[in-house]
Amino acid sequence: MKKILNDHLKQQLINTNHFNDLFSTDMSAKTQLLSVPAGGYIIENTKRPAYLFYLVRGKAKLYDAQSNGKTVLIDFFTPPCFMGEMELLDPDSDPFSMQAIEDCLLLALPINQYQNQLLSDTIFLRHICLYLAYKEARDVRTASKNQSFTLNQRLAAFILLTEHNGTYNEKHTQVAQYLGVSYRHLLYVLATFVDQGYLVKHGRHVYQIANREKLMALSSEIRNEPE
Amino acid sequence: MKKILNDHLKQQLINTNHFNDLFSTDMSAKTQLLSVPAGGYIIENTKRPAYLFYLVRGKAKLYDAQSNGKTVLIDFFTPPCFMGEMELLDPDSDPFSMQAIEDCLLLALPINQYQNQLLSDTIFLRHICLYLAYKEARDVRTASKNQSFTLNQRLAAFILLTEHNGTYNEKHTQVAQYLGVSYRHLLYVLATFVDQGYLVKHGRHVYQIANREKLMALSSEIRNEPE
DNA sequence: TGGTAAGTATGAGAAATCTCACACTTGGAG
DNA sequence: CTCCAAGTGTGAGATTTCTCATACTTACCA
Repeated sequence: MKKILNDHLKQQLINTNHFNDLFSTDMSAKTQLLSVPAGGYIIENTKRPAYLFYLVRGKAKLYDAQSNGKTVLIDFFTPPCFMGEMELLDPDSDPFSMQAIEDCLLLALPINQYQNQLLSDTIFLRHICLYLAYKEARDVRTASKNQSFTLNQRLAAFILLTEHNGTYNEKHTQVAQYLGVSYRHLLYVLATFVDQGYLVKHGRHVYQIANREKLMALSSEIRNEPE
Repeated sequence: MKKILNDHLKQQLINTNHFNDLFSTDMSAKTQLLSVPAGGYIIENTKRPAYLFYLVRGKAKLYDAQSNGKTVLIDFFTPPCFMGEMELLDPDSDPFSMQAIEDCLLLALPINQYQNQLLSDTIFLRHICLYLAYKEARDVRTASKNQSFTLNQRLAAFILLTEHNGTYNEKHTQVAQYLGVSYRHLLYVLATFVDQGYLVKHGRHVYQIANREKLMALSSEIRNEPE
């Protein structure tokens, strides 16, 4: 996690993402611009984050650290979205891990300095409420819909979601769990993708996207609202 | 939807559900106690609800009314939980339907009178935020887990969730959609439940629970956290 | 009063997915 | 250096679920 000291870029990102509309007062001066490289941690396991984040560029994934030491994929985040709002709202909530998939740019507000101010800012609280309410509504609808798609389609969407520079590189065991299918079947479908030339395997872990159009076609039905 | 003029009961429900803790001022006098019979509508399609509800007894289900006239099952609610908070937060949000599965008791605050007050009450807003954040976290985890269960298990859980006085009586078409399986397969599994004596069919639409223990055993793995 | 749409119902074959069994690789921990 | 856990990889048969075809019933509308 690196601080970017480029006020022009910071101000530009604040403007294009209407960041100041989220608060009752201008928070520009108090906001830092942070960058996290692909693979880096935005929020580390068991460590309470020091900031409230607003993701403005990049992709990230959320893990849950189970008590038995295993980590489970929970969710994915794309801009614009809050991160760490749970920690801000409930200091007793269990911590989790947020890892960058691509290089991420984040607008960040130091929690310990501004927590009281934020929790007393009705404009901010209303925005968080709306954000959470819409996220919830979207997720519930998506979850129910997703069940009706075949692994072919969901995996295609998943690869496009987690891909970075044309490279897919997630742990099969975790993905199988996240997508709710057996490890065996995930490998099987992945193999058919290679067979059909959608992916090319490089070594043991890395897959290169070879036919993005086809993957998009497979996953397209998932996103679209048919009626 | 009937107003219950029983101040003693109202006060008791307010106390046991810590309703007043949700606000910065005592809302008891402004709160109404409403009841909706099983099958009745708490929020009707296309009609903006007049209240912010807090469900304290009963069960309810949420529908989405599609533009093509179809209705789709979205989610289920059990006490204690808010209802209509989306409408309170965003007057432009699309309306939906909330229908009682069992007789429901609701603490209700008239929106048009208290909207401004509620949206300026940071205690209330923080509670809504926490409620939404935890609901979201729970739903995302559950959704991912659910995929790995067989329809046997999910249907057993679903029947117990939507059952009313030992009677299961949901539309197969909607349930199939909600559970993400084909109509054919739902009917097939339902038939095996009857075969095995878990359910008894009464007429064309109604199923009676005949072996609740077995259904609970089937669904038990869904709720429990194994680790 | 007839027609049409939606819901219910069932059969049979096909496809998707799972379970189990086994083998190999890799990265730490001791 | 060795062992062990976790991850990867593959085969084969079993189970779950889907698709399609086909009927019958019910409610409602013209």
